[in-house]
Amino acid sequence: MRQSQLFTKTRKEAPKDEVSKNAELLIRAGFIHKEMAGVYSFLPLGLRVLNNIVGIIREEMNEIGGQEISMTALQDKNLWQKTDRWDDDKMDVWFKTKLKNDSELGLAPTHEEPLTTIMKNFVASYRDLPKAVYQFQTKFRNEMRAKSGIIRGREFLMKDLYSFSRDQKEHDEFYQLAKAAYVRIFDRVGLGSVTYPTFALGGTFSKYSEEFQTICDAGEDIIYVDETKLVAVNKETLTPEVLADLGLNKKTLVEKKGVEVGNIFNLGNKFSKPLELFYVDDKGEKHDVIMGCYGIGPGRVMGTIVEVLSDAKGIVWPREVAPFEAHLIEMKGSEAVSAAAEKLYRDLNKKGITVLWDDRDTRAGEKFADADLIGIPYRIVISEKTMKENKFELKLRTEDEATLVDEATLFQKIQKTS
RNA sequence: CGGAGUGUGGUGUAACGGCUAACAUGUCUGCUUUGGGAGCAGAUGACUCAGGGUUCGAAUCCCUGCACUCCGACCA
Repeated sequence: MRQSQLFTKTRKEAPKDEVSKNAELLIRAGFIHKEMAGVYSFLPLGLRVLNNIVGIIREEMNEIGGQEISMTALQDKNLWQKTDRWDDDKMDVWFKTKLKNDSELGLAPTHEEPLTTIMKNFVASYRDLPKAVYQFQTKFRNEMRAKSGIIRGREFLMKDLYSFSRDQKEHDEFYQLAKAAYVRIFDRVGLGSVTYPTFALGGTFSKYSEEFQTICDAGEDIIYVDETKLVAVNKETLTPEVLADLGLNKKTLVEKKGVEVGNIFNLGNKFSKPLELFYVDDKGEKHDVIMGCYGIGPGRVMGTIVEVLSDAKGIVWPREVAPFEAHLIEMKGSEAVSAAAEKLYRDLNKKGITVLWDDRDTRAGEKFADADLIGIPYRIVISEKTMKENKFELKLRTEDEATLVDEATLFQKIQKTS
């Protein structure tokens, strides 16, 4: 798109009510807008990034057989009373509200109860299982304290997938599939090298749950990483027994701060039993469905990418999540420059490469500073100077030096590899 | 929820209890300039978070509320 048409602008100075790097940069670059503590709107550039992350997750969830749905935010009190999760003593993050007739409603902080209930309508026989169902949906959690910009909000998008299996063995198989999908997701969003599967408190139905923790100073969790085995243990569950159980040695573990970018829980029959989601096997016997849940917060992932990959000049987006793949900087000069910029813009678009075309009538310094702040991976400059040589200037956001290349080389370097 | 701090033009800051609340940036005009947030001139823009109190006089001191930030607790 033409940058002159973009309604957002960049800011030179960081907002005073944000300290976290992700919120500071994302606000300065015009990706997000803060409504209140822990509540952010996504502006055009920010929404493009969020949608890219969502797209990656969706592809990987579909790949393992996930079926996408969309559930409601408004929740029926009676449903949650069945699992004893309505009382504020039991679930302290509820936002509750009321109908005109005074009956209570809640804004969903998670969706095990409603989905389990939906599945009751369709699961009866062992022939109906296994199944995996997921959604991208806004969660509401009345956190005591919002912090770290978009990493810990009170209203946030979440991908939550739930698996429904006949027995533990079948569940375990799917679990491994889902875990592998998570590894691919974090690789694709550019966090793979700093993200570790991490053992954490398990809850009622398994010894451990598994988190995906990205090493990052903005992290809220303390984890202990084994850098050769590429696994970690959350501090909350670090005991001699656990270490022995996992075959880890305290001496080889390194303490780090981590952001929990994803998690996987074994739910067993925690929800299927009270909500009566069962099936009949081939011998006519009834069994509780074995469930698992698998969460990733796309907004939190976005914030974490900014925390981990940005530099002094601004954000550095990995290509797959970047709002645009190329930032075409047109140095305002003759009509010929504009015409050449427009031609390149069209040619790149034809090849399926998304381009932000800086056609604004501003000075070079401002364009470059904005380009660095916004963080699009490929920067292409076209000016009188480059045109004289019949070339384009290409610079990667991750590099300091630009190179002059001809058109064929430009397209070759910028084409999608996968 | 406990503790600490902060609320001043769109943004970032300044102002001893005392002139018409200052500066930078942004925005708008004009001129000039055109490869790393240029220069000059002019203009625009704030009931100093809200409500109360002290005082001859409050952005400034006190109280209450609200909001935001940080530390802690909490985080299926």
